[in-house]
Amino acid sequence: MASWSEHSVVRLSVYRRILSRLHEQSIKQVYSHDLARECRVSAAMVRRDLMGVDYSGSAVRGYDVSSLLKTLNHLLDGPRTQHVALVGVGNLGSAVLNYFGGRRPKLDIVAAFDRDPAKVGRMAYGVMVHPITDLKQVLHDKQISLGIVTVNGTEAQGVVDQLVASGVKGILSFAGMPLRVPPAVFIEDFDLVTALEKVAFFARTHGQTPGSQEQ
Amino acid sequence: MASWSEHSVVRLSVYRRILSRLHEQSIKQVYSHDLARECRVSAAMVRRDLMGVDYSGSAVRGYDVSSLLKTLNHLLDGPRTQHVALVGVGNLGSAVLNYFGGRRPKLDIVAAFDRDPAKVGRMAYGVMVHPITDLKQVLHDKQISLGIVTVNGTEAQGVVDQLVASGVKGILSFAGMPLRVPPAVFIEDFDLVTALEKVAFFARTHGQTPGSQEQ
DNA sequence: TCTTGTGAACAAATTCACAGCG
DNA sequence: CGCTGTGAATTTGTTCACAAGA
Repeated sequence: MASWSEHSVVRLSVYRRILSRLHEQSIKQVYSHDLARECRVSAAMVRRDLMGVDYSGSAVRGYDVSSLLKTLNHLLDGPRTQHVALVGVGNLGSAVLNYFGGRRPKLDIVAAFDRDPAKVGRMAYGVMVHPITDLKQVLHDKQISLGIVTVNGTEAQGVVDQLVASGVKGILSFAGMPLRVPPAVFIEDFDLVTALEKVAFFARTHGQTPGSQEQ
Repeated sequence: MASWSEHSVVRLSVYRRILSRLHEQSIKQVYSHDLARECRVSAAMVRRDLMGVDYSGSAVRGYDVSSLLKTLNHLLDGPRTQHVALVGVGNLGSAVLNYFGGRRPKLDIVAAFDRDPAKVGRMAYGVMVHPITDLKQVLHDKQISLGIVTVNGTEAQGVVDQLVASGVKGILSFAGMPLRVPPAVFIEDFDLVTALEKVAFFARTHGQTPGSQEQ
């Protein structure tokens, strides 16, 4: 119930991954502090996150792995598979296609795009590469609602504009710069350079993170 | 002064990138709301972030691009180049090497590691690939203080343990799971699957982010 | 009339601490 | 006991709103 914060959704995704592993190991139940230990958050945080989910643990046995997993699957996956397009089949784009393939059944990368004629018309890691000029058509045909942008800087804004114009509702961008989208579209930026700069900064100045110690 | 939050350091890194671009375009000064517009943050946030930096703008001309840039460079880069090792020269590792090369002069990826004998002994995007058994030696010889982990799940914890044992102070991890490090080591996790799940979730449930509208 | 810089207000995220329960 | 669930307190992060300057 209520409304989810970005942070809590990310953590729920992490809990789910851990629960999957426990499930594979035939572990039947888990305490909040077990989950906490696995993912560098506090036990209270875990319980708080799970509060909002339509699920209750037992004070004596903790949380039941398989039913909690089912609840999180329901929440995070939503009712039906969401189709994803990836734009920019360069080095990074290929890595994403390869890495992602089949990892989440309800998130399916169903088309890739590139402007390099040498790349279009082939399959890349199981996904057809289309010319970027077909973007709108293919997105419509395949009912794609999410985009991954792995083109560089200057081209990225144009790509995002096209994605938005084609009805995409969420974008994961690896362009090294913030991109402009209308407020109804969710965008998440990840930039390698910024991420490494952050690590470098805190490695240098602390050796003790602002927020990195738990138990 | 004071102590920096992770969020503010990330934003400062973004400001720096924007300032670099402005500098290249020979734009001499910039107002807080200009920076804000470029990166989906409020103008007050920009001013607040810059408050803590040893720099003052002018109420009439705003911020001087080149001197602010210099200040941010000083803060974010630190006194000397930090050396980085990358572990896992697979698809994603290669993409990182290729993408990163030379982008930040003060952050230098000086060695790569892989356990596949077919990969070691070659250069990958300008970086020598060493056998993972040489990790400790090479890290010591090259005075490496940062690590990027691009190996998968199960191997990742072992790699991180070795990095930590070899004196690394900061890690950027792409392993799909949280990893255990001592509190003196800063670790940043990025997981593609979680990132896309987050985008998918908010694309589905809102169309309006919890915290995505500014001006 | 524009800014910047900033105290004060506010909001969000996290932890504390404990009731309640088997 | 040791656990969950949760109000209350706290800490962290962001915006408001305005004084002061040119």
